[in-house]
Amino acid sequence: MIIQIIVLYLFKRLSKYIKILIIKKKTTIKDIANVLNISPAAVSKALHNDPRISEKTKKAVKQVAKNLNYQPNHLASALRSGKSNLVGVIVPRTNSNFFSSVLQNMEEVLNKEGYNIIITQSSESFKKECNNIDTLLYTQVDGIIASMANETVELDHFEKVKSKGIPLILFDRGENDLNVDYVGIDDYNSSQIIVKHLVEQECKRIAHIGGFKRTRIYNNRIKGYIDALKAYNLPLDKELLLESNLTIKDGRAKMLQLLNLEKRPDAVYVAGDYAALGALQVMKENNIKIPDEIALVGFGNEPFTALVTPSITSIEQQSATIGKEAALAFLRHTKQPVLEQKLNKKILNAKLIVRDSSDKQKVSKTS
Amino acid sequence: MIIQIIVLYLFKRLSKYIKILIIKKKTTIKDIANVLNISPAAVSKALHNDPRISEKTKKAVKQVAKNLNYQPNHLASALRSGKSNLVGVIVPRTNSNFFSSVLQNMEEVLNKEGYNIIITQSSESFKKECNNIDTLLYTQVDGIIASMANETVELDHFEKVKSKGIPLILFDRGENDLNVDYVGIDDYNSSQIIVKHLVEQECKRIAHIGGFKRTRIYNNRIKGYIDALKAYNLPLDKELLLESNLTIKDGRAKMLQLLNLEKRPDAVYVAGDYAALGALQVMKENNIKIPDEIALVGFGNEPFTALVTPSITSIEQQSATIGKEAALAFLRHTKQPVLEQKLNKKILNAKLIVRDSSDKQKVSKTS
DNA sequence: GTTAGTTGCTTAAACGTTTAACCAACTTTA
DNA sequence: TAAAGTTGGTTAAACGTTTAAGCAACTAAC
Repeated sequence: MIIQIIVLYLFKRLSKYIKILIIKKKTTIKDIANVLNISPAAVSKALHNDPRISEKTKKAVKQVAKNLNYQPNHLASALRSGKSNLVGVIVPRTNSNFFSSVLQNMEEVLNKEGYNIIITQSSESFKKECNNIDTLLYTQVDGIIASMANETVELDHFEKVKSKGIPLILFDRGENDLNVDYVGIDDYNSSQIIVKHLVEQECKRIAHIGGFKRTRIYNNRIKGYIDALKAYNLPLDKELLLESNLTIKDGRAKMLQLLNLEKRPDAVYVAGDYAALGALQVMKENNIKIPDEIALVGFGNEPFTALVTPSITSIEQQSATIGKEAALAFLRHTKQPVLEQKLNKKILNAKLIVRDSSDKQKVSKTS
Repeated sequence: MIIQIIVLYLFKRLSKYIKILIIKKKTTIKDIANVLNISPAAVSKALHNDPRISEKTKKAVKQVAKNLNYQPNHLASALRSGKSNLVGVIVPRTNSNFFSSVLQNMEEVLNKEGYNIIITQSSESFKKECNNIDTLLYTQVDGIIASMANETVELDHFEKVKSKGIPLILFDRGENDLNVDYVGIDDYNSSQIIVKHLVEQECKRIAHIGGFKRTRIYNNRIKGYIDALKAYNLPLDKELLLESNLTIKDGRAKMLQLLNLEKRPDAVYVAGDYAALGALQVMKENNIKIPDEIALVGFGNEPFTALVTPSITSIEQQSATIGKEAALAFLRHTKQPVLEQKLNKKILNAKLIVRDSSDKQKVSKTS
């Protein structure tokens, strides 16, 4: 028993040294310096191609670094220099084609400039979004690029980022009250394009299953819808404008609600593809002819919109451009002195991808 | 001109101080110490609830920290303590429901233990995977949890992680040669379940559109398919076993190939849902009755499998469990001394979700 | 009334870099 | 030939923590 305790104790005391024996101790700048008999500072400079170091020394340093399998310690350099070369990104979720594509393009641009990205997901939860921000600040990121959770209304956590002087860029889901850079598509105009398209398909009663009014993008889509109706002299029927959380399930519920109306719509514009899919299912279950009886348009151009039958007309959100532009917006901040910074809101034009669910000509032609 | 230069120079020299004036300087442990007239060390201990600090001091420290809006500097603490509390995750892509769900569950478990995760995507590219590893090592993560890119055959970059003594856990896409912890489903057995199901549906010529043979999971699925055929005394027809990259496009191509055979199969088991969807499209375009003429089974249980018509039978991969178990595997490494570590391969049972594309009873009943 | 133990701190070094300031030795320039 | 400039480094401090070791003051034990 006592022996056991002693052994355990010894093990604990010695484990540090045991580890060192087993695991190759990480090589530092100092090790390289020792090998070459120069100062660590010279090594640091050599690795950063400082002009005050001779080519000969630089070559030697780099060779030794390679031989010793040297890996710079990011923590140390970031601590000292005050730059972590890390950009934090907050997305509501990753399992959407839109965000996934935004992330990929963002990463590409930032990697080229030596930045790496840390992705966190808020899962559409306000609380998680706050946590994410804390995590990122704690990790000392050089900037934060975010798309707000649906739940988010209060903005204190974003203000906190701003007040620390850390560049903040919003994309897709932004907020006008927050005075920061923003990249997104023109939601208002997208609605107008959709309504125009539906009018051209000779639809007269166009319904809109919209998102939450308090979220800017959905609000803009609603406004665009209303104004477009006016522009085409179509009456705005209150029972044709519904608010939804835009899940498949709620899309089904809201579509059922529309089908139960005395005067059914002859077109439905849904502010999200998943909800549009739900609506599509309900219409098929009720043997509604799409698009002749009711035309359907979604939003987001998720891949499945092209895959279901009938394929769903939808709005392409320019994910690639948004990702790149958001990254560039961040880079601008790093390159300009703080004082000269001016705000930059970039609004891109969306593109309507017309598919079977709203293309009466094509359907009548092919069938 | 000269004045301009002078002004610019002055601005450059002074910008540091200007910044300090504009941006609230970050409060450090030292600031708190100054306020309370105690040492920084005492503050650090108070914040970590060290028993050698009085409750009174602790309370005071925490109050001041709050007032000054203190945010601990992760870089400094990680550098000093040698622990970054960061776990790096590498996924082939994020826009799949499987990986997205794995990530979410992984994050949940790790957050509870004070770890945060950094997500990187390899986009199925070997080169990017290597870069990702470098980035993560550079960021000094405490561990790496990865799912290998399809392209990956060489394993040096993973060996590098191991040799640094950093815990490495693989999930879903693993490799037997690499002696590390692994979590995944039983691919071999999944194939057997699928073949059994198809045999029960009275299929006699079961084709398999498989993934790349060199990737372990796909190889296991192929083996399971072959062995299951034997078990049911079905002949193995070489022209019914195809190798694919499992994209929608290739799914279409391979299905066409199968349809052009003299003796068509009466069932197709596709090793990935996207390719299965491609196959489904081709079958519908050729007016094949599903499942009566040809039954279809996919793999992965992507959400769209339930949404298309007919809905596609598929294998549920237990993403939630895989995410949690991978996280737990990492945590075990951190809690046990290096020497006691034993390898841990966790193979989970998959579940077949039977849907219309292979359920002959149901279809004949309902139609 | 000495010894031992506990409480509640302080001191100082360390983690691995970066960087401002300095310096010796050599080269130009006038 | 003295002053000025260039080259190729070195020295030492700093970034914000953590932590081992130390120490004063008080308490308990014999």
